[in-house]
Amino acid sequence: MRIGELSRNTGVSVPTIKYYVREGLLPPGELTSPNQATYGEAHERRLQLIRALLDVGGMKVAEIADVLAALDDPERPLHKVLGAAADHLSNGGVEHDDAESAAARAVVADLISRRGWRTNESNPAATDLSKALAAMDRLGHGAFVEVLDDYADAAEQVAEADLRYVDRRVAVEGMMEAVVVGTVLGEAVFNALRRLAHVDASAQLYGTDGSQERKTS
Amino acid sequence: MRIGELSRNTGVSVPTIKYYVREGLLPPGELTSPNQATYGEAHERRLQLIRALLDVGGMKVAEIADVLAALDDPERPLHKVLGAAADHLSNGGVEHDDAESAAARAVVADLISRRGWRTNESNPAATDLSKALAAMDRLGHGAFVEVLDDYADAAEQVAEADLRYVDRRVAVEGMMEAVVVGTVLGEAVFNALRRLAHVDASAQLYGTDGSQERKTS
DNA sequence: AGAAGCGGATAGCGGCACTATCCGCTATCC
DNA sequence: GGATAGCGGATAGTGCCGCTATCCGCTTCT
Repeated sequence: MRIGELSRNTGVSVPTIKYYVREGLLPPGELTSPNQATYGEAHERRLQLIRALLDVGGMKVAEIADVLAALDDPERPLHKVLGAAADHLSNGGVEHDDAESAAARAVVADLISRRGWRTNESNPAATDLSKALAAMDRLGHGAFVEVLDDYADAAEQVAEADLRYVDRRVAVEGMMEAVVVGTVLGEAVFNALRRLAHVDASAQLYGTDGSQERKTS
Repeated sequence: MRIGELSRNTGVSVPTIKYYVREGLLPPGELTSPNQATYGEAHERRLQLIRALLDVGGMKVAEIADVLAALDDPERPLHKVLGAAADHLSNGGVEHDDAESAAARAVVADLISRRGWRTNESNPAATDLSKALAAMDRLGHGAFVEVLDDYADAAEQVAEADLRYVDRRVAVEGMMEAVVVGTVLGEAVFNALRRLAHVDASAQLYGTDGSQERKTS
């Protein structure tokens, strides 16, 4: 397959494919002459993965490059790949160091120990959680912590479902990718489901119909 | 309070505050002379809200402007504000029209009717969900639908917790904001919890410790 | 032979969230 | 009452990001 066909099959423009190759997201095609190359099914799949992580998962190109490098490295242990993927879902940014942040960190530490989670507070997810809770506290929504355990229950269920799914595909060669896809796209799936459930729950409570008027911008 | 103090109190630079005013995120200060103005606590709170939606919620400035305009409009009914906020968590983009997308839409429609959710398929969240499932299908993870109901169960629980939280603060004037904050920041909270739970669940399964080595980029 | 397509390289674009600079004015300190 | 710091308002510029446009000389198809 040549680049034009690859482009047609995936809906990704030729210059964009070239760009992905330059950025190391996609391996170059196999050269048949000094300036001709062919691409295989692996390239097609890889392109689909890139577009999914980009469009659905909202990851950045550079982050995707990291994760794919980890995926391609056969020496990389599973939990490192997971770490690479999860890290990139983190929103980065800098943490305040005010009273609310300190309180939020304490809440998170308590939550982790209370639930017996085998992780520690240096986990980027824990930092993100602290930041979110601190922001809520600053906004006068400190009481949100009262529903944290409901959230954590649901999170555990989802995590178990994820693991069950990954574990089901015993083929080891696909497992790494399944973890990445499950983590990143699973997040998008859950967020969409949550918003759907919100509409229903609020309809139940406030008696509106669930239809969404589109804004006339 | 003058703009410098507002800046110091919130950690947002003076030019950035001016920028937010220009973009309509923040109302201008009250003029005491033709070119002097003072800001109150409302401005401080509003700035915190802006930063939270921006940094933690990952929203864009223009989207925040929309949501805040909806919040400020006393005529705007609750569910419209919710719609405005939820819409902006949508990833936008264009939907393919291939076999996987059609199948995904069918799965979503089925899910909605099976769970009796009072919403319809034109809801942007439903579109997002279809897109995510279609992407998974294209990647050979069509079997992910098998855990969709586990996800939906958890999503319902979270949505109920959200509603319970919002409903608890009977004060109507804060309710709108509570909905927005709960929807947007709640998403960040849940995603972080899910990643924490992942680490624990995979530790349980694969016997690694849960510590996260930081990448040495 | 001619046209279309290719690989590779470099430069440019549009969107976004700021940031820098300048202006004339004002509040404040001494 | 004069210096100085800060102010409101406006305009232009910056850095990053994900592409996109253009050009080159070469190959493949017809």
